[in-house]
Amino acid sequence: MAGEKRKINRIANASARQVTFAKRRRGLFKKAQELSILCEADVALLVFSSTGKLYQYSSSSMKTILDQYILYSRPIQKDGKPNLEESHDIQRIKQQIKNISQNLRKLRGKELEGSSVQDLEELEEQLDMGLSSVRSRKDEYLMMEINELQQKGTRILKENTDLRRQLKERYGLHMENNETSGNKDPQSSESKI
Amino acid sequence: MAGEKRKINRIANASARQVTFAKRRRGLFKKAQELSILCEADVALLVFSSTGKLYQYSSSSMKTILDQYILYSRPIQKDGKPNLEESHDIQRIKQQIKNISQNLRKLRGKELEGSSVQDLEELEEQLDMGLSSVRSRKDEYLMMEINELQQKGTRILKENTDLRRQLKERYGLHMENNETSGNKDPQSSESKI
DNA sequence: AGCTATTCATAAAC
DNA sequence: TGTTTATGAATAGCT
Repeated sequence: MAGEKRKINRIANASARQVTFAKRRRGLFKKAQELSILCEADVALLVFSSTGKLYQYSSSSMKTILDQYILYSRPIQKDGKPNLEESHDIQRIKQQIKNISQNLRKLRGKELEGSSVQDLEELEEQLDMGLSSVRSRKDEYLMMEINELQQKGTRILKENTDLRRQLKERYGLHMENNETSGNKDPQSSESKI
Repeated sequence: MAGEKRKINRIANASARQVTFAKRRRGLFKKAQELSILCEADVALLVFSSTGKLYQYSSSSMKTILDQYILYSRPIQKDGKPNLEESHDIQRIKQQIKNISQNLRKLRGKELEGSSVQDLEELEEQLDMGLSSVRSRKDEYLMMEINELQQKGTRILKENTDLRRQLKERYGLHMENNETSGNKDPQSSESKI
């Protein structure tokens, strides 16, 4: 009895959602594999459950495919400064925060007795979604940005150190450094991918 | 007549393969989207055709999901650094988020008609406070981290550049660099996605 | 690119 | 969680 047309909306019941997730996930992975075999395609599939658990499939190595994607999607970037604050994702997250705040204001402004239960539930849902979104996306995103910056810093720092070492070894000179700053900083221990 | 059992093997005929690729690819993407909506999952799907063309789907931003994957698949930090995630402020903020979520659950579980206006307003207030707190503290904190890292990176990069210049000016040499030279090629950084 | 006959996927119930 | 089953969906082979 799988009858009745499927409406594609978030499944309300949590356990039903979990069951469907397991079933459809398997189906999706199977189809991904079939596509890759039948048509000689390279396929990478990442699925994060709502609880944050990762499921993945890749027809070859995940890293290889992601590298390929990076190459493909990042053709040219000439200047060294991607400008983090202006990035698309940050903009989106800011918008989300704005929306949430707006809804909060709406909620406060409204006379609660006058609101229908449905109205309240909608607002509540929006809040919840927004919060989840902020939590899962923004946190991860910002953390990732921080990691990237740390890694980048580490790389540059290492190069810097190498340059100093070369200078010293070759010419026995000690360079006057402009400010050294944080280069001994033990904290910048690399964080790998 | 779609009859006859499907043998999952590379389709020999090239044009048939192409047709099947188009059809199944659409089906796969559709199912990926359905999964993400029905089950609130985050899904990223990359498909490279045998000719190298890229097709992609992601339930949210591709970058976000790949970042999440990288974070997820990254081994646990080994170094002794306190690690941003573990810092005091972040811990506190996480606790706040937890409290907010708890209240949301409470709000949802409660029969709204049964709640007094005061109850609702209290919850609302908590949400607002919590959110403000998250926004004002966490955002600022993380942005500050990012800014610091950017400044630090810029400083080191400048120092690096100065070192190169000094080398060249004094000795007219061109250094062979042992690796990276990430500043000439911003995208060569393997860490970036 | 459309059209069916058929297999496949899967929602609900157990 | 696994199995069953009725039904809608996907799609292989044609056109």
